[in-house]
Amino acid sequence: MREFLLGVYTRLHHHFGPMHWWPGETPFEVMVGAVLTQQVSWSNVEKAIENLSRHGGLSVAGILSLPHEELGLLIRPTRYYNQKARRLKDVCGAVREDAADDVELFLGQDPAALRRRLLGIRGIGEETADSILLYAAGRPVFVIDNYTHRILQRLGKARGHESYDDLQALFEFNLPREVLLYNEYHALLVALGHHVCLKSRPRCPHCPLAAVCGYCLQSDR
DNA sequence: CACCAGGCAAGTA
DNA sequence: TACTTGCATGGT
Repeated sequence: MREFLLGVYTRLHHHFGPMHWWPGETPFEVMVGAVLTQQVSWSNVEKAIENLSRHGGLSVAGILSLPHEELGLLIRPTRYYNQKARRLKDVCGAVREDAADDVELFLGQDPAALRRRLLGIRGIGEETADSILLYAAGRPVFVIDNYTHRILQRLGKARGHESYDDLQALFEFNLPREVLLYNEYHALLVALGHHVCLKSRPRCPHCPLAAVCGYCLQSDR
């Protein structure tokens, strides 16, 4: 399994090259993006972040001082904007409570404690928490998402009933515990999820990545 | 027009 | 535990 996972990574990296994730400027922006990108394409998140930056909304104090209505308007492109407005405020509230608005201090706490803290916030699930741990706090935590699960199924390494923890353990147990590797690997799996032929199924002969995935990913969700 | 995007929580049986 | 539903925009 160890060689298999490394082999998939090697082929993906050769095809796509470095992904340069996370596409955010500061750790705080990464945290905001992690919440906003839930079930939304990144292009929509970019619009929201641009709106936030033009209205002083890219800081803990900024978001906390924006009225809910106005914050919702700024992040409207990211869908579910009412829920997400509250989620952003709750995350910022945690940073204020734990670290007096100091994002670096907040992210610098013990990774296990930070993960528990984040999971305690409504709207922050495992993937969002781990994205923040890996891409904002720089901790070696493998991020699992829907694509990861579907791709593993196509590759015959999962059946569909596995839990988040099962899949995370599969990667973390079989790969060296390196932030850069985890960073690239998750980004590449997302890129594969986006690029693999989404039309014919279940097998797609035109897929340029057939050597990696072998199948089209469309037939289940 | 249909379909989908880097989830999550609350409700039901 | 496992399955449903609400949330509710913009690109192709």
